[in-house]
Amino acid sequence: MNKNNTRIRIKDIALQAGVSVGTVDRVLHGRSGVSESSRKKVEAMLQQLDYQPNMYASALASNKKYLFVCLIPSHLPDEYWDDVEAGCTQCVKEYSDFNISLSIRYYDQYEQGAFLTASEQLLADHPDGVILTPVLRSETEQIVSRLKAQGVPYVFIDSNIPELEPLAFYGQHAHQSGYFAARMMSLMMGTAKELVVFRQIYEGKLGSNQQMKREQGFYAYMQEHHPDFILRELNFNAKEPTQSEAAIDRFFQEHPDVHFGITFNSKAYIVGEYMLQHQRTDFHLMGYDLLKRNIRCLRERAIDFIIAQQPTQQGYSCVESLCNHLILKKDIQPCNYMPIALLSIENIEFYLNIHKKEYLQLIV
Amino acid sequence: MNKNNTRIRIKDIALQAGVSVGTVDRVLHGRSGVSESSRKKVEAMLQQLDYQPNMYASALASNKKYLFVCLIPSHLPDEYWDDVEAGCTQCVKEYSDFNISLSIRYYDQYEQGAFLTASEQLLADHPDGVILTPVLRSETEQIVSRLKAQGVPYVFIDSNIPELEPLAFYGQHAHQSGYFAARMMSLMMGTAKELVVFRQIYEGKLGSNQQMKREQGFYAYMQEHHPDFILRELNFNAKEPTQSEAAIDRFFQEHPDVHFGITFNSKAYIVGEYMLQHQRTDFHLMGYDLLKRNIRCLRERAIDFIIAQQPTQQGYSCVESLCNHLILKKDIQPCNYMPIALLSIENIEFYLNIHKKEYLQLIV
DNA sequence: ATATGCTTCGTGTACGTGCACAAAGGTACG
DNA sequence: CGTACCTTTGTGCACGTACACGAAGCATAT
Repeated sequence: MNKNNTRIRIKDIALQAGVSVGTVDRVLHGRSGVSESSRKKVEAMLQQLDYQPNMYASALASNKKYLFVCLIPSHLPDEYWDDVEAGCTQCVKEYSDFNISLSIRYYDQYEQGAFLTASEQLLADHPDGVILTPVLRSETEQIVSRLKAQGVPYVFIDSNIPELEPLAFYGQHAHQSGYFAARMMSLMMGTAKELVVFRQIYEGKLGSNQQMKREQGFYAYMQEHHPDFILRELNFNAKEPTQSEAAIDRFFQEHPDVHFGITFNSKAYIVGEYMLQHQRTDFHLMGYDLLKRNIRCLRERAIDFIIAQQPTQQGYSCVESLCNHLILKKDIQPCNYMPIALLSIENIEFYLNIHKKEYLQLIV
Repeated sequence: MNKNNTRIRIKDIALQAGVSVGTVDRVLHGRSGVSESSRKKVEAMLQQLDYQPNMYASALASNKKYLFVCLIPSHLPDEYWDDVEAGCTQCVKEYSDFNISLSIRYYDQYEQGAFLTASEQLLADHPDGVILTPVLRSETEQIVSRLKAQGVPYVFIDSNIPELEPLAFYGQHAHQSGYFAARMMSLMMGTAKELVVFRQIYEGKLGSNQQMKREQGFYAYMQEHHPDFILRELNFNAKEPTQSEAAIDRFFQEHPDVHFGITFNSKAYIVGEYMLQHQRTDFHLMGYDLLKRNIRCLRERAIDFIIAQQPTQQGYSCVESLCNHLILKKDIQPCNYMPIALLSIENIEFYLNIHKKEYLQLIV
């Protein structure tokens, strides 16, 4: 905007610099065929008039199509990745005037090599931008190096490997969220000193990196502030969900005085639903992620607090950052931690309101 | 998008319907001069091919300028309204390619009639969209009726009067946030049963509607869950901030056993800074809003929890909703409650990250 | 002097939509 | 049958930018 409240156009620059719009265009895009004297005149004018290109006109004129590919673990409905996906597709819809499209590729996160196979297919799509989760370091490194060679920007979602220099990262600071969870847990515990950590064990593995980091953050806080607390552990067999009830039964027979627990994965509902079924209201539970079953438990007071990591927002931001980078040429913040949101029955409606409109139950 | 992955244009509709683009254009804009038979053919094609106009091309072609006016209380730097303003201007910047501009008008919220005077000036600007806070019912009604008569959309920020039918409302559910605060307070209190509510009294008035609603929500929760609690009150004279310290001194002389307190306005730092100065670490405090002085208190552990209401986000959303309505012709959600975010020293950095980049202290 | 090659630059058309204007067709009236 | 007038329709230019094409200018070679 200049003093007349009208926007500076290429034409204005050309006029003031005494050249044609074509020359200004060449300077703007760093193309060859401009004399040193013209280039200097144009650059001076661009600076002086603070030219800001109209990106919408630009996108219209260039008439280029962009294909983004998102590579995420295959999942069932009402799981974490479902929300990530929803956020991505919503953003694509909102930016559809820019001729962008999104192809989502899935891989079995428990199958050796599935990630690499899916990556190959991804590369074959010749995408203009990529969204993926860097789960395994070496495998991610392989695909990232090829994307980098082709100049294709890639965004990391959920977890980050900064050394691989993604265009951007969107996810939660897992360690700190566990640390925060511990503070809330200790507040909730009052004078109690014993709690249980519920875990899902899959083929001897303790779950994703994110989950492990949360747990570490939790333990760190407890060690710093409450070294006298007794932290028990109950490991579920993730492959045999039907055995969970028996495992919980056994645990409480052994430890009847434990009234507080937390899960660092999104399956708090397993414990919550157990409590509902057994009509126990004396057990206080925390967990992660706004799955429908978790929300139900929260509403029925079988879960006290849920820590949300805004998966929908993450997905949306990932696609948006690719648009901003490729089309609107904006600068992108490389590291974007999501808020560590604490949800209880008292404030949850105002979080669902944002991205899950269908859930909204207005509190009047 | 059709099956060829190319977007349906007006030209495509015209071709398929056997008419010219001018006729399609007339149908799209509901203008006169179209025969019944043509209209039907075109409408059928629009439906069949699911035509979605390219709003960026549309905005480019119409070449219209939009003026938005925002009417908010005059304020000092580092106050709540400062963030609202920042959100508005940020959004204007991001949508600047649409030829929008924003004029912010201020009024003295403590001066009788100042709101109406400012409203008159606002109307004289002939704005295309308006953002304001409906503080006083009757005064707001006056200006809103004139805006409505002129067909100028208006958005309410911070608080809402649904009967006045704004295009949209962005703000927090004040009662529920107080209710939520009470739950957190009672968790924090453990076995204690006594707390103090700090207030700012200005010429006999207890502060804004929002503040009163928060307090009501707080009391409601306490009555439901902890009717045995003793809630004391300490009223500051808002006009004489220098007397605050003496007032706090007096209060604690009278009530040495009170270790918990809350403010429903944004001035928790008054109490927090008192505690820092007197090196008291045995008092636990809650408050509202991410003012710099509150953030400092939180970081130095003089405030335990702050409830944020995302003023920057509110301002941003207000401007965005006007753009979406006027320019992009999108449907607008009329009632938008902001998340009731609970911030502590453990998670605050990830909230500042979003809108107050300058604060960011990365936790690694 | 003409031809060739290179650099530098301006012009024209396109993107998808909005809108003004003109053209075409129809009806009514003298 | 011609004119006037209205309704309906098509055409063309504009918005700001991208890019292809060709023109102009100059130096060197023939």
